[in-house]
Amino acid sequence: MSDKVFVSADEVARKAGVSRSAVSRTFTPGASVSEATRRKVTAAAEELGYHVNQLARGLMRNESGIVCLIASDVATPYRSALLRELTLQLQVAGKVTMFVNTDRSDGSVDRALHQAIRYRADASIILSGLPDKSITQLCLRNGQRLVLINRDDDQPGPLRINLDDRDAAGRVVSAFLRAGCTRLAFANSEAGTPSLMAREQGFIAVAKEHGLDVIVERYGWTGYEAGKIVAQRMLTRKERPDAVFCATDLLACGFMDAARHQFSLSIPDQLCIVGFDDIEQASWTSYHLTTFAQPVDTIAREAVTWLVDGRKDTPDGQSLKLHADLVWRGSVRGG
Amino acid sequence: MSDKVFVSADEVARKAGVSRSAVSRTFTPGASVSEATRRKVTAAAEELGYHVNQLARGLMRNESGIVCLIASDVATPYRSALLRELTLQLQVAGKVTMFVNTDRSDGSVDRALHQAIRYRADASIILSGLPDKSITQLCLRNGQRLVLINRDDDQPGPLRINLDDRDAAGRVVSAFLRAGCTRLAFANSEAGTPSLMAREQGFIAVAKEHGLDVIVERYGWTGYEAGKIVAQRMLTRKERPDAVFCATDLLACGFMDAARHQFSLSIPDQLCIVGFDDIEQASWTSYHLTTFAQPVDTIAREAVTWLVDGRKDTPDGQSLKLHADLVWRGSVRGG
DNA sequence: GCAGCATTTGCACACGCTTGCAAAAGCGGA
DNA sequence: TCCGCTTTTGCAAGCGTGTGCAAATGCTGC
Repeated sequence: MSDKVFVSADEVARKAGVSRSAVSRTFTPGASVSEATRRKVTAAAEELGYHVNQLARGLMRNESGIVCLIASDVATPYRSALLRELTLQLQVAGKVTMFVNTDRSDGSVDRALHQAIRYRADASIILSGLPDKSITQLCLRNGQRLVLINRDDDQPGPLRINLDDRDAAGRVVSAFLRAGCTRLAFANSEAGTPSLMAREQGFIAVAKEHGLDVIVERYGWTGYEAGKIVAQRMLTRKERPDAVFCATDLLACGFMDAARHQFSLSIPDQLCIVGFDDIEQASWTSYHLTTFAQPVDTIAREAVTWLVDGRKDTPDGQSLKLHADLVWRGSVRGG
Repeated sequence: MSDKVFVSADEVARKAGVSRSAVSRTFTPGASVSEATRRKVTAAAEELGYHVNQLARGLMRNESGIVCLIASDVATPYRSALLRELTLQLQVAGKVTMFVNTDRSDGSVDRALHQAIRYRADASIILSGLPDKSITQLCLRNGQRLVLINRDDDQPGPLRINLDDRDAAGRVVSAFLRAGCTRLAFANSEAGTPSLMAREQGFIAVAKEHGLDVIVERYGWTGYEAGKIVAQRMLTRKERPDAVFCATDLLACGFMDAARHQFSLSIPDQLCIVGFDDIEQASWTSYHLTTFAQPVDTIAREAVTWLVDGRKDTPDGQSLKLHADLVWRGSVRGG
C-alpha cells in the first residue's frame, strides 16, 4: 500500500495556478467559475490524472451518492433480472450501487442496513427479508430513504412496491375454468414469503367463489427441485389435478419436467399450468409456459425515481400496487 | 434532507465523558483502550445509535474497504452465479461490493473504473470487457488492485484468472470419439470473447490432430436464441454433424431444443452435445446436459484472497489457469 | 478616468475521523 | 513516599473536499 498516491485538488490548483476552491468549483456543477479558469483547471486535472475524492465530497455534502441493494438468492433468474434493472436505472440516475448479499438467516438484513448506515448510503432497497422495526426507524431518522419490494410491511416511511397478487390469482382461475379444468391445485414452497402466500390465498379464495376446492402442496425452498417434488406428491394422489398454478416459474419448470418425464402427461392436453415471474426459461421451447410477467422495469423505475428526486413533498413513501400481465404461451388450453 | 442527523463521535464522547480519541479507539480493532472506557463508550454509542462514518474513516486511512465489481449481462445464469459467489466471499473478507453494470459499448468499462477511482475503491474485479491500458495504469498507480476474470490480457499488474479452455476442448474431442462420432461441429456466438475463441480454436486443433474437420457456425450474442439459430443452420446442411460442442450452456440449451423439436432428433442417440459453464438449467431434466463446470468458488476465492491479504509480496498478479471438470450427464453416449 | 454593478476568486472554516506524541495515570517494589 | 515502568488518555494536526463571505476583478455607461 504505497502512500500518497492519489493526486489531490491542491496539486491541480498549484499546477493550474489557481486556488483550490477554483478546482473544487470546476467539478461542482452549477458553481461559479469563469470559462478561462475552468479550462486551465480541466487541463491540469487531465494531465495529472485527478479524480474527485467522493469520500471527501460525501463527507462534506452529507450525501454519498451510494444506494444500498439488499437481496438474497441473487443467482435466481427473477432476482438477477430485477437486480440488473435496478442497478441500470440507478446508474443513469447518477447513483452508485452498493450490493449486499444476505442469506435467509435472521439479522442478516439488519447487518446489511448497518453497513448502509456506516457508508452513509442515501437510500437502501430491500428485496429479501424484512428489517427490524428499530433498524427501519434508525435509517429513516438518519435521512436514509427505504424501498421495500414485494415485502408486505405496513410501517410508514419506506416506499412499498408490491404486485397485485390476488388479482393475478383471480385471472388464473378464470383461465383454468375457460379451459374446462375442474380440479385445481396450487404448488408452493415453504418459504412463506408474503407474495407467495398472497398468490396462494388469492387463488384459493377466488376458486371458492366458483365453488371449487384447491389442492395445495408446499415443499422446500422456491426452486426447480421443489417443483419436481411437489409434482410427484400431487400427481400420485388418488384424484390428480388437471390445472395447477405454480407460485413461481422455477417451481413450474420443475413441475412440468416431472409431469412429462415421470408421469408422461401431456401439457396442456392433460394438465394446464400457469407460473409467475416470466423468467427467461419460461419462454424456452421445452417449457413455453403461460405465466405472469413481473413489471421489472416499472418496479425499478418507480423505486429509483422516488429515491432520487424524492424531496420533502413525499417524505413518507406510499404503497404501490402494480399490475402483472398474463403472458399467454402454450401451457394452458385455449389461450 | 434534514441536516445534522447522524450522530458523531463527538457526541458519543461527550455523553460517555471521555475524549473523542477514546471513542475512535474503541471502534478501531487493536487500539489501546482500557476495558472501563470501552464499556462506557459502547454503552453511550448504543444509546445514541452511533455508527462509524466509513467515508471519514476511509478518507483518513486512505482505504475505503470498497471493492468494485464490473460486469455486463448480469442476469445471465453463469454471470449471476459468479457474481453471487464473489460478493459472498468479499463480504466474509470484510469488504463491501460496489457494483457497476456495463453494457457492451466501448468505454463502458473505463467509465466504471473511473467511478471506482472516485470512490477510492481498494480493488476492482472485471468480468466483462477490457479496460484501456491507460486506465489500467491509472488504477495500478493509485494503488488499486485489479483482477481480470476470463479476459485474455497480457499486461502485468492485474491478477488474471482463466480456465484452461484448450485442455477442456481436448477432452470433448476424446469424449466424442469414444462415443463413435465422426462429424464434429462447434457452435459459437459472434461475441468473440477470448474464452469463447479459445474453446473454438482448441477444439478445432485437437480435432485436426485426429484427422477430423470441424464445422463451425457462429451467430449473434451468446444466448439461448442464438443456440437455436445455430442449430437451424447446422442441421439443414447436406452433411449434418453428429456431435456438437457448444461454447456455452445457454447456446447448448437452445441448440438442444431446436434439434429435438424442430428436427426431431434424439439426444444422445443421433446427436451428442457438450456445453460449457454448468449453469443450473444444464441439470434440469429437459436438458440433462454433459458440460464443463466453471469452478466458480475457486475463482472467487483466488480473487478475493489475492485482493485482501495481497501485500508487497505479490505486487504483480500472476496468471492463474484453472481446471474445468467435465460433468457427465445424458447428452453424450457412453458416459 | 470613474462610479455602479455583476461576476469571479481566495480565504478559512467545517465535515468526522485516525494517530503520533507527550502528559497522566496506574502499579509494584524499595 | 518515591522511583521506574507500562498502560491509558487527551491534544492537535491532518485527510480532501464544499461553501459562505468578503475582496478583487471585469464590464458598461458616463
